[in-house]
Amino acid sequence: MNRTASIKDVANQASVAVGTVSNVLNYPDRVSQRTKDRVLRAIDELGFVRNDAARQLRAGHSRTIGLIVLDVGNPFFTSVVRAAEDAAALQGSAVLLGDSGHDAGREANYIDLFQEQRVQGLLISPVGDVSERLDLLRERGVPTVLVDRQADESKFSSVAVDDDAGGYLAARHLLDTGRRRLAFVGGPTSIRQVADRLQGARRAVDEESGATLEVLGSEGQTVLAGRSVGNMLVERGLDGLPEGIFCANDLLALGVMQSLTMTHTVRIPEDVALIGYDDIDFAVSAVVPLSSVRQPTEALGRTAIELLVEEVDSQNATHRAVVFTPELVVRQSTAGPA
Amino acid sequence: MNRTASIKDVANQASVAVGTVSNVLNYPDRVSQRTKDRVLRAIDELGFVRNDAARQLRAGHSRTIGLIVLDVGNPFFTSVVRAAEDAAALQGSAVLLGDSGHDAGREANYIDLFQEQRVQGLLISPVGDVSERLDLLRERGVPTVLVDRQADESKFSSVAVDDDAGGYLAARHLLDTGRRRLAFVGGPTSIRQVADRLQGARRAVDEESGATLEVLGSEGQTVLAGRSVGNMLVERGLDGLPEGIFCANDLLALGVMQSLTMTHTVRIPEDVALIGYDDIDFAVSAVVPLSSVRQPTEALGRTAIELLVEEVDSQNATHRAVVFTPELVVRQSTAGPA
DNA sequence: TCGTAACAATGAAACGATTCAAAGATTGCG
DNA sequence: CGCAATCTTTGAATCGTTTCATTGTTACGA
Repeated sequence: MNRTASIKDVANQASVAVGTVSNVLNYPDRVSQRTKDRVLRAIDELGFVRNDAARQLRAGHSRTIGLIVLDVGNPFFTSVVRAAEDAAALQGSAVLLGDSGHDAGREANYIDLFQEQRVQGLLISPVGDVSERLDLLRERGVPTVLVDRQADESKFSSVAVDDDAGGYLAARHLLDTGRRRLAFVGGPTSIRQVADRLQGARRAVDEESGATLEVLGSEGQTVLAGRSVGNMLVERGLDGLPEGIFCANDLLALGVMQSLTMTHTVRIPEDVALIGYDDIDFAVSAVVPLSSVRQPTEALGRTAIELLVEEVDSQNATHRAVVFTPELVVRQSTAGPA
Repeated sequence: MNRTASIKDVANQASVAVGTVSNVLNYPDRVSQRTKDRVLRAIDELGFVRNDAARQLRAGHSRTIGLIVLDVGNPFFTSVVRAAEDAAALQGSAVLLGDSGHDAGREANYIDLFQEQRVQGLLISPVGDVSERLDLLRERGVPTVLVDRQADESKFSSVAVDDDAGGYLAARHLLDTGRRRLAFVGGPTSIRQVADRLQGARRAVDEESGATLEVLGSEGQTVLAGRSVGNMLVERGLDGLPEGIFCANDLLALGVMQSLTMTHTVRIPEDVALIGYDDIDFAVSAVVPLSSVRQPTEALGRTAIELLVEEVDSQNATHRAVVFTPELVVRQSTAGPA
């Protein structure tokens, strides 16, 4: 088992200096065609592959950006990740992905790991409050951008989506299509996104005289949680139902939809209008195509990278907080009453 | 902006030799308590973080394993990835993830990238045929394990699931519950998994006198593709329907289910039994809980890592091909006829 | 033919951690 | 007190690349 060839082996094989091989690799224009050919042939013969560790060591930093998300299973984050990867690739960096799973310990592990890797910077969707862990990063001078979380601009740059506005959009749409008695499904409200979306919805309802908003707590934002809320609603009978239901995310909405349609007594949207949040792929292909609120995930991921690059390039410590506005996607589940 | 502290800075601060600092980090027992305290304090004061690039350079290899999958969006792979990460973590390695998206070019990029990173080995679910790209890896001596693909044991180790057996299981179950006229939904058959599952199903049908198998091609394995197949079936009317439908994956099955149930004329499982493949999370929470064939994804991921570690440790070139058997998961969608 | 500019190639130094032979300190025992 | 055995600490060498000041070559106009 012969160890992998180094740049020195290539230099020997091609009878040139190591610096020349390096130039062939990094500044081909500086090298004459003749030598270049010889070197390239040697590289081929020896199956030489650059050692990235040595490059990094010399360069003092990697060509890597760390990204820590709360849950890779969540389509919202999957989409942000994809966009960030593409944006990073465009400017020659790769993304290292970490999944904290809402766990502060795992988050801390990834922060340490990424620091050892000397990432150029960090994108992070932090667990809980923006804490001392992050302040430490600031002190260390690790450029950091918060994702899906607004931050004090004096401390960090951030990209986020206005969940209050999203909640308002959803409720406003239900009101605009003539529904008055509304319900919000989601919980626990200790999750910021849930709280903000509810707050926005409440704002819209308060604007409209005669409109009411009932809050139906759920245990998490899953299809099953939605189903149990839906079953509870079915038991009320047709008269007890709200006219419009806004769910804190699409999974909940799909669950509610299943419960309601399974009985074949409640019709969507004729009896009840239903709207979700996130516009996941399954929303289009639900039994009744689901209206939703789309978050500009691609823009989020791309902008996060851009802000990070800004921080890396300019040393001055001015940060920017970018807030995106979500977008209403109307489908059959909230079509006007027949 | 003061650059990050190195082990030398720590040594100065603590008035010891660099070797001592290294020992504190790697062999704490070799160092006296007094010095250890001093060094640790210095590390803390300077905010020292190990430079992984330098470690790797010295060590000659990383503590990283490369994993290239065909599609991270696919729950099957997500699950394999998770299991592999856990197994790798247990023995002190991290997993670098690459998504080829069924594209040979991207696959090649990741292979190169991972070689530059000097990964300990590679787990790969290869695009198309096991090709010269992989032979090159063998020549270079990069330990490699194929995932979800059986391979010539003289060349590679591999872990796979027996898709033929899975197809057999599904069809056998439909037959066992009294269905005779069966249909297979999936395509194109150029995808090995699809072809194997179909072949297994055919085998079961051939065993049973009087049973028939109709093949309904689909364009891909998505919910929408399933919906269009479903719509086509609905148009045939109740009498024209098969008694049991086996879909090449759960997404297809969910699409078919939606088309059939939307009309409220076809009942599942009374009129038609429906079974999918993969047992994704959505299968449980479908309108009618979906029977499926579960693949032992955790075992796949874990075993892949184990085989890789075997290859890394023992230099001898004996490979192993492990094939797992899938498992039937019966739910309401194939309950016995009323 | 000479001088000089432009171009090519050279190779030692540096990056930061780990290793290991060797030196130094400490302990216990006769 | 002297010696050996054990425990600590030292620091130079090493990994593979990139950088850059320096040297060597070539080409061209005067």
